[in-house]
Amino acid sequence: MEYVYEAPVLTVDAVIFQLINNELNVLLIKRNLEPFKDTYALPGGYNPKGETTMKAFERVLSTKAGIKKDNLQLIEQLYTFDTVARDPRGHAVSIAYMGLTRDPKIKESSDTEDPKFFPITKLPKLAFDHESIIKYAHERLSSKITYTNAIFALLPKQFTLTQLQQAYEAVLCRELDKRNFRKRIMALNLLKPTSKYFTEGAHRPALIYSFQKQGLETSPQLID
Amino acid sequence: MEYVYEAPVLTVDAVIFQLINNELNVLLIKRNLEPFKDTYALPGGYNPKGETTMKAFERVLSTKAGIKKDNLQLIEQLYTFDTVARDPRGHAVSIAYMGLTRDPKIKESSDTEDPKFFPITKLPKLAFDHESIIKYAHERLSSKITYTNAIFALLPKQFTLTQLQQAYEAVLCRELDKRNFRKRIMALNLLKPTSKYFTEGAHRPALIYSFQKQGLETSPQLID
DNA sequence: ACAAAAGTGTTAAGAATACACCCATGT
DNA sequence: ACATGGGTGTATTCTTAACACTTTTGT
Repeated sequence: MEYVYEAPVLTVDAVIFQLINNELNVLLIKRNLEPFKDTYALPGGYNPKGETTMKAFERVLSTKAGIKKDNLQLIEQLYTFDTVARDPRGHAVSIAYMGLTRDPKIKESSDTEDPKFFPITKLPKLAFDHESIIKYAHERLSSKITYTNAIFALLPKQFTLTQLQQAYEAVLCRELDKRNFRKRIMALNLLKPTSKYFTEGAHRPALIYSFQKQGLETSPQLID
Repeated sequence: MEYVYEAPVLTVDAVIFQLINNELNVLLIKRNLEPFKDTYALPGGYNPKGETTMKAFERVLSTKAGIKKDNLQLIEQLYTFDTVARDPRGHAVSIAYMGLTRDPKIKESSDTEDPKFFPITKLPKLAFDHESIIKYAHERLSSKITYTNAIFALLPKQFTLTQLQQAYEAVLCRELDKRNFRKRIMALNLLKPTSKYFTEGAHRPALIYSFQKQGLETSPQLID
């Protein structure tokens, strides 16, 4: 085994989700380099020696999209893809991470590449296999919110039950029964009611809740 | 971004499971190099440029443990770990794969490092973070067999319902009710009965079954 | 005849689903 | 007073879990 070892190119790709107008959106940039120049793609970049994959993810996200890691409430590694013909230098390996945010400040900088959020139902044509990576991330997220409180990462710290339900519906892409949803979510004891109400429009104000804990918790079968 | 790019060392680690005497076993080798010389570890090795991670996994498994990929009925990528202080050359990234086998021929060769199967309940002290990687793999496998037919990869092509149940029990590390198990498994239509019986010992012979399909299938909630 | 594993149904409890009206507010 | 979304309970169906005896064979 002790020949001269040369490692493949290592990259990271970022799938950043956010809720906008009760729709799940994903962050894309427009590539300014070949291949796939001017095509939309997930933010991604090289992972050099000495930098952990997580740090590379954070750096790439910051430089390419102007989003800092403090704006991500949850980060999860998804999968590692062998990418052929991605990099002009040949075979490359790419680690995909998913990040959830509730309201990122996209800071323009010299190095950003026109970062924008797109509803997952209306994606433009994408570079590489990024469409399938997004699909994979979406499935992971859908399943994750059914057995954890991961949805907290997409919501403000305080929210009404209707907002919570809409967040679930946006991720799962289907409607949920209001009474059954509330019954279940309350039975899990993940939420705590505040004493505040959210008044908006000509109707009864909604009680505001927050999560008991901010971190990720696993609970027995939230939604099925 | 166009500084001189140098990639981290990339390695693959293999978690190979097999059933022996109704116990789930995992393949380990004894390391013949520092660090952790003479300590048991998962088979692993370098992934050079130009080789896909899957190919590297197959090659490493073959050279370090003498197991060929044809002996693996199912392969699944698990997770990618940043490994600090693993490689004398510094920061390394390691991709863990899981492989399931029903009866591997471990072929001794000059390069193998004393490969042996150990029951997961009786593991020796392990190098690096390999104990947690095995735990992760075990959890993935446990969950996988509850919503797919992945268990086929650990069983011979033909088997009795008792053998099937024992395989589930070995992976899940808990006992299952015979009548409920059979009811459920039969309801899924994954199995087809042969017309043969397995006679062994002084008792009623058991009908032999096989899976309808050899490949991986997802089915709605097999076991809970 | 006996020992040993194969095979087989029913009942009770719990979970999921479907569903409709009153409440509090702004205009 | 009316329009709007907030908030609540029950009945039914389906799923899961618990449980014991008969069958077939070898010795």
